[in-house]
Amino acid sequence: MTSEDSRGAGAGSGHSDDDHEHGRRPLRADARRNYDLLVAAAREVFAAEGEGASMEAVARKAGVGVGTLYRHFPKRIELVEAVYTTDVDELIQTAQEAVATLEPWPAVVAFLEAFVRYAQSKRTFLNELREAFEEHPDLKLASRERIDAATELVIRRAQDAGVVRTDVAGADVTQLLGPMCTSPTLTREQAFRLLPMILDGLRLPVAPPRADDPAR
Amino acid sequence: MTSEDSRGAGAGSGHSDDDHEHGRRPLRADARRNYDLLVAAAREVFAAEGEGASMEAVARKAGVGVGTLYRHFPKRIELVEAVYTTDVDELIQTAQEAVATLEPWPAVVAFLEAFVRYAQSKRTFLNELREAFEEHPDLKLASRERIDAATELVIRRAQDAGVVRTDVAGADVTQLLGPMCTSPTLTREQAFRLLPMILDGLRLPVAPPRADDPAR
DNA sequence: GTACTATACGGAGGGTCCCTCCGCTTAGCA
DNA sequence: TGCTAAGCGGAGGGACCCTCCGTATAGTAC
Repeated sequence: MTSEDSRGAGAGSGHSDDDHEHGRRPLRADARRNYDLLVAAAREVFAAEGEGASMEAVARKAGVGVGTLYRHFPKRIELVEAVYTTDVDELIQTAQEAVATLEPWPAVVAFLEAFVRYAQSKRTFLNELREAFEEHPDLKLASRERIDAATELVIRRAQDAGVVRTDVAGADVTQLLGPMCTSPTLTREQAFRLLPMILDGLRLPVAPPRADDPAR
Repeated sequence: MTSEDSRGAGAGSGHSDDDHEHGRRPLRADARRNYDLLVAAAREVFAAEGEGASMEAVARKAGVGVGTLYRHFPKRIELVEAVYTTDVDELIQTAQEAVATLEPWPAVVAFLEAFVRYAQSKRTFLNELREAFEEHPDLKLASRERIDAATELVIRRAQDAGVVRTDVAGADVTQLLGPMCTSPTLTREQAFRLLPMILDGLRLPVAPPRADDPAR
């Protein structure tokens, strides 16, 4: 299995290289360089041309051949994920901060608002994710799971505090908000008209038990 | 082919042919026949191959050349619309029946449930619509407008009756439900877990004005 | 410094799909 | 029976995706 790995204190300097290798031997220097060039190029090209930007365009921008691009990222979606990991990081951090600094319900509000803002500015990304799932319905994607986990964190806490209904999960909420925000015809105003409605649907009134409550 | 069939009293009978011509002269008989063949073929091919079915495949199935296909339907989305008009008809009829036979709020519930069921069985269709809007953001599509109108009919009535919040419109609701249902990762259960939540968010409690209501 | 080899590079090329263009066919009419 | 506008069809150009394999080189051993 070639995992002798041997020497090299090596390439490690400063680069969080474990996002690319799951324990296999370190990349050769030129490969490492091209990897970074490709991610940077992809970021620019996706931002500039959006959606349909071709793999050729990314390779050209990076100054490498398509072969090299495909060796590093056999599926288009892998390139996309590499481009957006840091953005996902930010979103997750938002969730953690909300949980750390706000009461359960305000944390939900703050996080979902952040999510909608995020989703709207990263439409390209979410769209690519959607297309990837369209092709491989049972795909497992790290970014997807990380986003779900962040939402779950916020929602679950609010459920435990009794302020959010318990018949939906965090993943359900992203499943609602994500596609909504990705719709090409959704306007910014529409999104922020719908969000309060969704929040209202999500919230469990801190209901003073009514006298006629059948459950009591 | 060989289905010469001769002219006979012929093709015209019972065909709502004005969906294809906006006042221009009637189609020649062969063109009319091919139009129908194409729609039928497209329906089958879309059902069988889903999403990505190629235009070539449709033409082949219909037994005509691609040139003929493109003359009748210059944009792919036009073919798609032609295939699904009758389905949209049914959805609209559902709305009308709901309005005619149910109280305002139950009508909303019934219609949105029907919508979700519809959207899930017609994922291909809604997806094609989405892609079309993706390319031509300011596209005007009859089916889209008809669906929005049907929703508006139901929602508006419930708003007038004071049982639905007035800060969202019918189009907002379809903008929420449509994309949600089209998501490749949404499960049937998830959809029906989310719907009650959305309904709750939509509904305006027949609230007895509270004493501490700041708006009063 | 030199030699060796696993690793990586790059782009030609095969496959698929979209859509257009234009010479040929035919329906409908007089 | 002939004429002509309307319609047909498929070859072919363009865009993209992805693979394959001959060539180049980083890293190592000596």
